Formats: sequence, C-alpha cells, structure tokens
Amino acid sequence: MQVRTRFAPSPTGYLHLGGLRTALYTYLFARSHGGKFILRIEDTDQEREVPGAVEKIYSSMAAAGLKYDEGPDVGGDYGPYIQSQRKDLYLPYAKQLVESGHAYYCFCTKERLDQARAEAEKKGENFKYDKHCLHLSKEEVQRRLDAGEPYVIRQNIPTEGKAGFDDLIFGHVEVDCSTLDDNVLIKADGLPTYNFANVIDDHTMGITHVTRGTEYLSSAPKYNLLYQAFGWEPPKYIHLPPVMANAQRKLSKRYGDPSFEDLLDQGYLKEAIINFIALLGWSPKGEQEIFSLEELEKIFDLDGINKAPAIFDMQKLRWFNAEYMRKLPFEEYLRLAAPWFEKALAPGKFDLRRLAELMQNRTEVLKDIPDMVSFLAEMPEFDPAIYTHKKMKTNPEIALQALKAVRPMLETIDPWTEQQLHDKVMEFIPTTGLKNGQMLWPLRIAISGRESTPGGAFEIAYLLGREETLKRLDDSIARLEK
RNA sequence: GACCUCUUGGUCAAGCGGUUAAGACACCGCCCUUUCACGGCGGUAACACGGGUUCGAGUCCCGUAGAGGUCGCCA
Repeated sequence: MQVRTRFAPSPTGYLHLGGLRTALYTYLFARSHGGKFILRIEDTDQEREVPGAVEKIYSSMAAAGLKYDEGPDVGGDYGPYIQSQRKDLYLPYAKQLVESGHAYYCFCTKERLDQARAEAEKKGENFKYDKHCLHLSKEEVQRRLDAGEPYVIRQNIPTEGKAGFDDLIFGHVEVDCSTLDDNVLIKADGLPTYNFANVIDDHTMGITHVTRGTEYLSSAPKYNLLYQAFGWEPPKYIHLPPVMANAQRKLSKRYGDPSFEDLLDQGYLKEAIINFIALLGWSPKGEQEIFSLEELEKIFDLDGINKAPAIFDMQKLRWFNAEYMRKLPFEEYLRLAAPWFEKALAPGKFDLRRLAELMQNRTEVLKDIPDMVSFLAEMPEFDPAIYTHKKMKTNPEIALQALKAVRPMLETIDPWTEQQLHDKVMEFIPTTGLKNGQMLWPLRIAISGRESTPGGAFEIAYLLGREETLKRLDDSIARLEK
C-alpha cells in the first residue's frame, strides 16, 4: 500500500517553526517510503480566517522546499483540498452516523451550555454534555428541524467501555469512554468541526499515516470511535511532541519568537533551518549532523523521534547557519551578503569582494553583517584601554610609540595593496625594536577602533585606503598624545 | 481538578538488561595566528526521586515529584 501523508494547517497567519517541523516530518515520512505528500487547508472556522494566510502557507512551503504532490494550488485526484470547498461533503456522513445511532441532533442553546459549564466549574467538576438531546424522539427532532431551529450534530460516545488507538511513537493509548464528551461534529453554520472533518477528509483522501501534534493525543480515541462507527480502517497515527521556547511554553509569535519567514528575513539559510529543525526532536543513526533535504528524505525514520518536547536553541541554529555560510560558493555568499553590506557601507566605496572574502567564514547570520563592518564607514569612538593587550605586550604608551614610528613609513607605500602593506611594514618593524604584536595590534586598533575586526591590520588598511588610513592614524595619535 | 503523555549534562541527543553513560551546540583552557573567526587538541557538566523485579537497571514494573497536553459550535 502506498503511503499517503498530509500536512493540514489552518490559515491563521504564518508558518511557525513548530508547524514547519510537523510539515517537514510529514514530508520526510512520505518521501522515505516513496509515498505521496499532500497539503490540505483546514479553514472551517470562518471567524479565524486571516486574509492572505493561505498564500503565506504556499509560499512558506515553497521556500522550505517541501513540494507536495497534491494540494489546492497543484491539484490532485482527491480534491478539493480546501475544507471550506468541501462543505457539502460532511453532512451526509454525519446523517449516516445519526441513522446508525453514533451521533444525534442537538438543539441546546449556547446559553444553556454556558450555564451548565459555569455550574460545573463552580462545583469544581468536569463539564460534560449531559446527552440532553439524545433522548429527543425522532418525531420531535423532525418537528424542530422542519421548524428551522438551529442545530448541531453531536457524536454519541458510549457511556462505558474503553476507547483507544495505536500510535507509532507513543504506542497504545487508551481511555475510559466515560471521560469523553459528546463533541459537536457539525456546527450550527453547517460546517464540520475539526473533530469530524479530519476523519472524513483523511479517509476520503486515502491518508494512510496521520501526523500531527501531541495536542491531539487526548482526542484521538474519539476519532478512532468515528472510524469504527463508519466501519473504516483507521489510519496509522504519528503524534509529534511540540517545539518549545523554553521548558514552560511552546514557541509562539505572541512572545516574539520568530517564524520561519522571520528567520529567512534575518539571513538564516533555509537549508540550515531545515537541517536544524529536522534534528530537533529526531536523531539519525550515525554521527553525521549536516544533512541536505535530499539526504533526509532517504534516511528519515520514526525510530529516531523523541517523545519529549524539544526546546528550540537559537545558538545551535546559529552554528548550523554558520556552517552553511562557510560552505556556500563564494559568488553565492557575495550575492546574498551584498544587500547587508550596503546597509552599513556606501556602495562603491570599498572593495566588496575582498571584504566578503574576509567575512564569509565569520558570518553566522547575515543580519550581523552591518554591525561587523560599520567601522569601515565611520571610525567608532573607542576606549584607549583596548590598546592594552597582555599577550601582545602592548599598552597606550607603546601604541603611541609604534604608531608615531610607522606613520611616515606608511605614507611612502605605493601601490597601496595588502601585499605591499604587509611586506613594507613587516620589514619595518625590526628597525623599531618592537615586536610584531606591539606594532600590529595598535595599528589595527588605531584605524578600526575595534578590538576585533574581520581581518588584521593590513586587510583593514587596504580596505580603508591610504587617505582614510592615514587620517585615522593621525587622529588616533593625536588622541594618545593628549 | 479529572484524564492523557513525557522526564539522560545549560540545550539537542545516543543508549533499547552488563558501556570508563557516545556525539553536537554553548562554556572554559591550550595550540595555530598581527585581532576575531576558521581549524586542531583537551576540559567542566547528566540518567528527577523512592521502591521493587533481576546475579546485574539509564534501560523492565509500581509509586512520588516536576513538566506538557486535553477538557470549545478553535484547530
């Protein structure tokens, strides 16, 4: 039997990282089994509808490289793939359940329900619908239906016995039916609830493996009861633990956690994000940890999935990103980094190629670039204390001595290339009686104003150019003389 | 509160009855080096707790604690 999986987000905004991981695992599971991966939009809640959210899902999936074989925008034999477009499909199934006694019409008003809920809460009890409408006679139901009274259809859960299901990750999970509530299957607006739609859609779309978050773990027994009521074979279940921001809460936009798109905008590479997300809650067999999507498609397996929630570690994502940055072909790095250089540096003023060469293996995330290179555009204020470096054996006094000594010599350098700078200065240092570090450290500080820079004194001097280098040197000498 | 689930270093995690309890990130130290980064070497750091079962338990069972989830005409 061919494996068919589906990612079924509801269009409530953007693709968060937990959703991305669910999508990724669902995709990988299908691919690793040579199966089909389907995208379905679950938009039965009209009130939560967010304009543009569906397009956002398409673009995020595309950006992540998760290609689906069937979906709203690519078609397929099991469409439509948007639940709101399937609205007429659900009611007949619900009626079938009413016929067989597995469901029933309910005319209870929200007010009555709210009141019952409030009372239960006051008594410290668990609210459960009291099956009030289950006992309505067939005639009474028909009369009220004919009169046009608003209604919902509820699942009729057995009052005793057990309900359970088998999960490929969590094993067998079972609960007493008495703890389950008669949930609404068809809402008063005629649309199905998630509880019902997911069962009908997964079955009619031939989904073999249902992947979703563990928040559905406790309601899965009810869905299985539905499959049984229809006489359908239930799918295999794969419940995935959540991605947490910390031990207490999930990743969420509300608290400012970044979405997939946010990360992309900040200059994280999609390959790095995918790689990191894949390893968040899942581990492969060997020691390798850098994987392309294609590699993951081959080796992904459920065995490696961890049951416990995983905390999202931005540090590790940064590390993955840095690894991918370094491995980028230089031209590609240059293309991606150029806009970020331009945020801090006027175009054309610096040798961008050379700067990019120096920057590539120092770039963890693209968004860090402006801060790392802004000193080239403008000499920063700095504390002369940074002239002091124990290992270089320097301090402000030695710095002043070194800078004054090298300044006239620097002026004679022509052409102003890294090579010339290097050769001439290295040749010059011994004549001053100073050690390399005692010259080079102060020189770099004097023209950059920073304790650490991408590149040493020669590279920085070259990038700055003769005029600017000498000007900064003079300023720094003057400040030291004060 | 009831029900379901989870629990190995700060984080991600390997481990599937016998290991000196891997590895990665982070952190620290050393080396390389004109800084930083890269690279190399090394280090600190964990089986939540208590009972069983067993010759032997991180691994199996039962409790306790902590955490997460569910308890909507949201998904």
